This record gives sequence, structure tokens and C-alpha cells, in this order.
Amino acid sequence: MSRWEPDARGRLQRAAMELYVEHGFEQTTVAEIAERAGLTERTFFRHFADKREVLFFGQEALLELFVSSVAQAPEGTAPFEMAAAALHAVSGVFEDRRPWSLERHRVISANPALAEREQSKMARLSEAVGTALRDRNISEPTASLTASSCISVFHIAFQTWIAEDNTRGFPQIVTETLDALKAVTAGT
Amino acid sequence: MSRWEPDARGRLQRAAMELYVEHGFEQTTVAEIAERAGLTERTFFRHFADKREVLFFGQEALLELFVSSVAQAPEGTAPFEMAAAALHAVSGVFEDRRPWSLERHRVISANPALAEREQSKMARLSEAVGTALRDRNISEPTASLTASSCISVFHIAFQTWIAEDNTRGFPQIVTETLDALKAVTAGT
DNA sequence: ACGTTGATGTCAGTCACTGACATCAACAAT
DNA sequence: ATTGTTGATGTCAGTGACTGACATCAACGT
Repeated sequence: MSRWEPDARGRLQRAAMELYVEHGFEQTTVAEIAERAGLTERTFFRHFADKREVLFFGQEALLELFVSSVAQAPEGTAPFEMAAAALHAVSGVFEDRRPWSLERHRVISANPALAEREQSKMARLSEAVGTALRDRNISEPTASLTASSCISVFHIAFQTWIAEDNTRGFPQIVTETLDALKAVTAGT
Repeated sequence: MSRWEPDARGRLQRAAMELYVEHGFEQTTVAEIAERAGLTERTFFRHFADKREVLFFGQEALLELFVSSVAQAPEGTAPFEMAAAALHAVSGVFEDRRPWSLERHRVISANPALAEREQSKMARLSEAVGTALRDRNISEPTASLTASSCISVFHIAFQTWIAEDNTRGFPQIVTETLDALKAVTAGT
């Protein structure tokens, strides 16, 4: 058998989420998280860069989904269509994780420092999509604008999905939000 | 005469900017900033919520400019036109501050923690514009989408303006970026 | 003359985060 | 089987951001 209990990182993530829900983010110390996970504070910081990052470990996968969708769009696709395709590819992933997404969203919204980190992650997504578009020979400022619009739609659709009663699925909300964006810039 | 040297907050801002330029953000301690400003660390934290905030103390004025522009748009203006009007109103303010903007931008870009705070400020702007639009009876998701698009254009136009050789003025770049956004969502 | 106010100073404390070094099961090489 | 290496973890001492409680004292109003 192994020297250590397995999945230290997962244990830390679960312990952190539990404690943030129970006592709030600021009232929770890293030492408490580590203790609940059966580890030490020092080990926490070997797995996560800081106290906030523990809630954002998975973003990398989302980012790669966006980027690879853009990379795989057929030759000659218009930039906005590439972004839309990426959005649709991504939107399927969340369906079965709604309860978890909801809880996580509540914790993040309740704390400015966590909200700040989330905005930073969104910006990172936008940057990555922008780079992916430039790799498809889209020039500036079209690439950045398309990427920003794409992530804005994602973000707003996500908030809508979280806020409402699960009447519409996430993919459908994404589609409708995309259409609403087109209407906005068309001047309707 | 007054008991204290005047403009403590301004002295702290200047001292911080100088030190961040000279030694970098992380290598500068708050105690050093306070010392250069002839004050104590404790006083620094009475003026600014944290070590980053000292670089962002003017954002409130910018926010109000955006919001009041939206509030003052003529009755019946389309949402996107309200946002465009706000952008044009704001874009004039930066012309004479280009050197300062450039230096500040360099400092912020050089440090992830500062970049994160800037993204957070942009998100705050977007929220505020969204609220201003809702106050003009624009419904969701149009209000949020318009606001996000507006701030994206502002951000991308700003970066363009900072990056290039001052051949185009900021207002002109804003106009062209707005047009580029319309082209993107129109599917061109 | 006197009480109040408000910006600042002083001091002690908590906690996020880091660097340096120690431990020791598992595994590989011989 | 012995030995050496690796890698995840622990231990410990430190730095620095940030906070709460209390003190100071010019300016100002009464």
C-alpha cells in the first residue's frame, strides 16, 4: 500500500469547499482546510498557489475545450462562428453539474476576493480564445473582440442558467444569448 | 498652518508608483511606500484597502462618467447607441494622460496580482453600465450584453492605443473598434 | 478657555505564503 | 538482497500584508 492516503489534492478541494460553505471564505484558515484533509498547511500550498485557487482547479480543462474547439473549426469559418461553435461544444459539459455549479457560484459571489479571481479566470479564457483565433489567421482587433464577446456570452449565459429554475438547459440559454448579442450590435 | 503635510493620499500614490517602477510591485513593501511619503504603514491602509488599490484610485470617476453618459442619453436611443455614446464621452479624457497611462499600464501588466485587480475593475465598470442600462428600462440579457460589449471595446481600444505609436487618437480607435465589433457579430 | 474632531502614530496580533531542510515508503538498479 | 534515488509530505522559522485598540494633538467651533 501507498505511504499516503490517495488524492491529497481532491481532499483539500473538498475540505476547502465544505469550510467555505460552513464558515465563509475569510473565516476559514488554510490551516483548518489542511487539518480537515489530514495534511499540513505547507502541503496545501504545494498543491495550490493560494487560498483562492483551490476553488478554480479545473479551469484549465475548460480553457482547453474552448481552445481546441476553435482550433478544430472547419477551414473558412467566420470568426464569430468559430466562437459560437466553441460555446456550443463547451455548453454540454455543465448539464450534469448544476448543483455543484450552483453551490460554487454562491460561495464565489459571496466574497469579493473570490469574485476577483473568477474575473481573472474569465479574462484568461478570453486571452486564450483570442490567441486561438489569431492562430487561425484572424487579425486584430477582430480576434480579441470575438474572444471577448464569446466569453461575455458564456459568462452571462452561465449566470442566467444559475439564476433561473432550470427550465431551459444551458446549451439553449447559450444559443439564445448569442442571438441576443447579435441583435444588440445590429442596433435593434 | 496645518498639522500635517497636505495631500497624504496623493503622496502615497506617487510614492507607490515610483517604487513599483523602480523595484517592482512585489519587491516593494507597504512600509517603504509609507516611509517615502513621510507616513506610517498604518496610515497607508487608512487610505487604501490594500497594496494594489493605490494604483486604481481614479476608477470611481471613470465609472461615473460611463454611468452618467448612459443616464443622459436621449429618450428612445437604442441600447448599443447608449453604450457607444458613453464610450465617446469617456474617450476624450485620456488624450492628455497618455504618458502616465503608458507607465501605469506597464507596471500593471508586469504583475499578475495587479492585472487581476484591473480585470476586477473592468468587471465593475461593466456591472455599473449594465445597471445604468437597466435603469433606462433595458431588459436582460440585453443590458448585460451591451454593457459587456461596451467595456470590451473600451479595454481593447485602450490596449491598442497604448501599444501603437500614437498615430491615431484614442477617440478614433474607439470608433474603429466599435465598427469592428459590429462587423464581427454581423458575421463578416 | 475648553471640548470636540479627525488625521495620524504606536503597538500587538493574525494569517497568507515561502525557503530550507528532514523524513521515509516505494521503486529501480545493481 | 543491498543500495541509491525519487517524490510527496512534514517541520520550522521567517517575512510581510492587513487589522483592532488606543494614544496624540493641531485646528476649529462654542
